[in-house]
Amino acid sequence: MIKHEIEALILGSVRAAQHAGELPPLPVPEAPIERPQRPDHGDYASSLPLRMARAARMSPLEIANAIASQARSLAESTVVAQVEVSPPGFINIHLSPVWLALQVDTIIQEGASFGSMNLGEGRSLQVEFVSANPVGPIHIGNGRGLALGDTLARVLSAAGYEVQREYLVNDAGTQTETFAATLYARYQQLFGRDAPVPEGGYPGEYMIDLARRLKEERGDSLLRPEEEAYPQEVHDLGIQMILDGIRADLESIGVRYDNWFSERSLYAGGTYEKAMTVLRERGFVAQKEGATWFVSTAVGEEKENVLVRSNGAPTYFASDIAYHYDKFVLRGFERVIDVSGADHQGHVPRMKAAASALGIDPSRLAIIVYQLGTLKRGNEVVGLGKRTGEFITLREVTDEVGADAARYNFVSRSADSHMEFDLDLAKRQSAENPVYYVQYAHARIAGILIQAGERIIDYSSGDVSLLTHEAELALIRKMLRLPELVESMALSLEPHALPYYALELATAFHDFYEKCRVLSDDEALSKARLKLVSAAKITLARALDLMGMTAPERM
RNA sequence: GCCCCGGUAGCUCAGUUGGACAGAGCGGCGGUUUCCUAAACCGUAGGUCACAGGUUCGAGUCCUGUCCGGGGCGCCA
Repeated sequence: MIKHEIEALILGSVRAAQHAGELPPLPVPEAPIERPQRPDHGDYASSLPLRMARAARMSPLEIANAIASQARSLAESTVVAQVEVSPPGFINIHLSPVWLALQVDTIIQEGASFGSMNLGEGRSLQVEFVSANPVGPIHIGNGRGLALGDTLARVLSAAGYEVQREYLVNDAGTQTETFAATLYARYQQLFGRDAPVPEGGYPGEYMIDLARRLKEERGDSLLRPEEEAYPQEVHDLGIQMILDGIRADLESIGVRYDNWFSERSLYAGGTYEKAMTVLRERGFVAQKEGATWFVSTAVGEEKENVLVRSNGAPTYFASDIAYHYDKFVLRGFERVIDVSGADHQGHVPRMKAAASALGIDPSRLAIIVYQLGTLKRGNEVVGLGKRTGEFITLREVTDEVGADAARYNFVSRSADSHMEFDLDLAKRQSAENPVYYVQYAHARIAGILIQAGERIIDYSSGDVSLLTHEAELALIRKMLRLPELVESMALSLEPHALPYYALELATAFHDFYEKCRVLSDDEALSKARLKLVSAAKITLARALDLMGMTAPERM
């Protein structure tokens, strides 16, 4: 990656200057290079001189000159065109236009793998996201987690990790019991019984639909005497129906999991007992007030938390500890990323503490918490988070604005932002939407390539060194940023830069398209530009694919 | 009361581990089409970066406090 080469060049130049006695032998600060905002500041810039000035007891300009002159002699002139010093002490590096043009061939050669790298070195990594309780359809709040988790998985996979997407099915907790009780109440109502929806149950309409389906499929066979609780079958069938619905919801936004993990299996398979035993043996468990507690002060947690309730039922926390024991110890993932909504925020520190208590380095566990925000439709504003009777389902959104627009909008906000998703806006704007702007660039390119195919132009021999127009070089520069972006997203676990990048790439293409005609009488130039355009197509398609979006051939 | 997150253009949001004149999309205003898709392009207006201090060569970015909003706070998940 060119960025790393320039980084190495700057660091090498600092070292050379130190060897030559032009700079004192001080440690070099982090982050040697950055991307300047203004194009006339070059492709890369370094502010090291400014940051080293104090310790070196030299003026920033002196330092900059020392480093720059070393860089000029170290740099390959075919790659770096110019190294200049700019007050008050920046070093600006301009890449050679010829080198830039040649990268078009490289991109075409890499094809669909352009942007991939081996940062992860094939290490196993799991992304678990959404894992909504199987008590209702996927709602809009989950949609954000879906887009975030799936994009993260795609980015990390591109960065060289062996990625698995997992959905934890909470089929063992209190909530599914409440769900089953609600379902059974609705079911009984269909047979004329006066069975109220239980306290804290699920008042949504969909529960009545589920009950109807239950009646259609099983008749009255699930009815029990008035005073009795629901039969296990109601619980299991209900969850099964919900899960089928969830799978279909996920399909509507193009998310597919590699593994569906049953919480119940933690108990049936003995994992839960094993994890608790480990905690106990390591001295993190105590009995108090009739319950079993996780004593976490030893691993830096301030509060203690209940593992097993006084009624003998394990808490979600205990279950999650067993679950992570399974992930790290039994299944051996080197890294695990959990994506969850801000309503789980309080769960983060104690889960980290629990990992430590299990002897797992907590840095192997990343928990990404996204803020919930609101959804706006007309004048109605709905919270994205709360479990309420009335909510907007993911399906409503994907039906209205489409999977691509939904994903683009979800991914384009940082996880920390309290996003406002304006449904009407997303629909109304659809023609002027950035989503279509980006996809249109891809379709435009496809159109050009189709015409080239009809004219039977073979551009494989095109000479990319003919690409010297400023708009051509700007487009190439933008394409070369993709690998850097994948790398930084894989490190920061923040994929929201992707939509912005796709937009900039599309802008660079549209600008080129206006200024440079691809298919013209100049045959050599046409071939060169066909190469450029097909490289741009590769890059755009990759950017879209990383977001799980389609790259249409025509619009 | 304590903890987490946010407050940047009319709206929705970026701002690359402190760097050069604070950006984008949408919306507003004004233009561009005999020519590979006008779902495009060009121009223009719009800012006390919530507020007050502090740290330093330099702060939207780091620290302290205040205000406003969202979320959470030992036997829900």
